[in-house]
Amino acid sequence: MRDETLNQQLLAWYDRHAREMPWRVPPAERAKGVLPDPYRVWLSEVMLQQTTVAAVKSYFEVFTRLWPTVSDLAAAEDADVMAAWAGLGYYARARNLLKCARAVVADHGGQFPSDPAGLLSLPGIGPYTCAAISAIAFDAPETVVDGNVERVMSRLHAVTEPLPASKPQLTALAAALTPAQRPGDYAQAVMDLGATICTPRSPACGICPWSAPCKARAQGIAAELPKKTPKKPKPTRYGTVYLARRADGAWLLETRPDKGLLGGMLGWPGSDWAEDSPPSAPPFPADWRDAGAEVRHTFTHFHLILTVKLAEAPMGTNPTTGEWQRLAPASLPTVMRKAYDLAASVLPPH
DNA sequence: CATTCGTGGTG
DNA sequence: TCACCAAGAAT
Repeated sequence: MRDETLNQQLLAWYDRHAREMPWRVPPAERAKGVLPDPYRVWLSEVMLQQTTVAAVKSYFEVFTRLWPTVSDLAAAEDADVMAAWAGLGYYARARNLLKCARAVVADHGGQFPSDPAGLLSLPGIGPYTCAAISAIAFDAPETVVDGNVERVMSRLHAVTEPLPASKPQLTALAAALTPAQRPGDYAQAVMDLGATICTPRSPACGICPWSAPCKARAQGIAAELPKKTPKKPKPTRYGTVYLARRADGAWLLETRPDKGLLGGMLGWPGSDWAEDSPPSAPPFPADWRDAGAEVRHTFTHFHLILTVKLAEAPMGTNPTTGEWQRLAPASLPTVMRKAYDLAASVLPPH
């Protein structure tokens, strides 16, 4: 079957089954020449990196309400943006989001560049996000290659070589299918197909618009693709956090360094996290007591078990690290919020 | 090319 | 319970 027939079949399917999203312009509107605001496309695409649509929606609403334009975002305080991102994960995205917004204002007059090279040079914009903005916001014939596209292409063409080694081949196959007309709709169509029909575990081949030409389906191996190289097992690390509440209700918090895990986010003072429970000293002398339970949390590449120590501090207490501040628990990354929830359930109400 | 970097849903 | 997975980028 010709590539032109394949992508037209997918576009016809998308015209009837496109998912509605807050950042998306539906195909009927795009047919009239309406394109989405590049700022909203960029913001949604960065949020969607390795993150589900369901998780992103509420964050997108908050961000666009607080910062309706890229200039608004560029002028925001770092701490406010990091707090708004809290809970979404991969916090380097939020740091790069601010860097990118400020670069767009400083170097591009507050308008996102429309050329791929210009987009690719911006912080936090890699090959996928560059192609997505180009195709969706500017209707340029760029090819998006995300996890959905890798899965769809590996099945359509029965590519059995495991990822990531097969990525160049899958990219070439995807590029060959990208149409000159409606590339933005097409990019979103492939991803919708992967998200709703050509799913990882049990693909709905019976209702797939590409069922007939799909080689993996013909061979009965669709659900087994794409093959992936096995992952390393996750070690378990241990650590201790110190949660102190002052008499006025303030908590002792520190802003973590920009580099590394949870970079730039609020956190509790404590030990490093290592496989052999590292020793640590509390941030001030007090009657530290155990919270009575541990916090368990799993990151991308290790499990964490945290010991939680609690203290109530009088006014005037001088810690060796961190600073006393009023706390909005929602501004904490999830692992830190788990420790807070435990403390709040143990300490007497303030 | 391999590693680092979060979180919540799911089977 | 737990590994897998989601619209990846930076190093």
